[in-house]
Amino acid sequence: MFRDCKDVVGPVRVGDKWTCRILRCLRDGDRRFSELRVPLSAITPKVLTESLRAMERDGLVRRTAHPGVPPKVVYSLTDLGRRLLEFMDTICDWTVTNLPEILEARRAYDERVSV
Amino acid sequence: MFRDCKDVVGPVRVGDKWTCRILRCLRDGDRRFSELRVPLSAITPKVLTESLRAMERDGLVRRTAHPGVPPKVVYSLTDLGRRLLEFMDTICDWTVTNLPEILEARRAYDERVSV
DNA sequence: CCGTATCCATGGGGATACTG
DNA sequence: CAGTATCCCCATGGATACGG
Repeated sequence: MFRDCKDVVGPVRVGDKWTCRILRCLRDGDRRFSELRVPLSAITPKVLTESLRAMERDGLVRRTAHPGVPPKVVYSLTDLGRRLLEFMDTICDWTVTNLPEILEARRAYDERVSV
Repeated sequence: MFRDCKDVVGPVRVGDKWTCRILRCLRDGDRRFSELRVPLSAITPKVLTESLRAMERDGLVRRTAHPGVPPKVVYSLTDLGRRLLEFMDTICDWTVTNLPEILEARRAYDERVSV
């Protein structure tokens, strides 16, 4: 449904594998780099860094580095990021609403071709 | 924004490169296989076939084969496909609305890092 | 702790040729 | 015309190790 919208959306870091999940992790407040890796357990630091950088650049998240040793960096949602998060919820609602019909179509299709 | 929703969406053929564009090509009426290739000029028959099959399976498009030689097959939107198409329009609306803010964020970011 | 640097695996999708 | 059949590229992103 959505990756195609990259063309419409153009440059927005939208439609990739991690953006939505990262936004969700930040829903309830700031998170540190390592705290983000926990719920996104499969993510490697490289990929997380890339994702966060791109999202920061697009104004979806804010990066705040607290000086000192050991370093401490927290990520938080911007207003734009929060609006996107909420909009993604409506997208998921659409899916939840329509999923039964999709699954039924698929069941019917599979039965037709298997015969 | 959206590819991640594949996880939410799960099995739905949504978030891939072609679904949205194909739906748009069918907006104004039925189209034949070769007619679809014109507006989707970059698409190869293999990819178009794969996309259409998956969309048919998910109940987004309907495939109607008219017997005879040469063969004639037309694709059309199902009700579900049309609802998805309309919903994609609202997604694009969100983007259009928010794109200026994103671009501005990006401009500011690039200036910051280039300094 | 918060990343970078390297290398590598995978699969989506493109190019091309062919068939019923 | 409406696809199949092959081959192949390459970007995304995973694994691992290391650095400030």
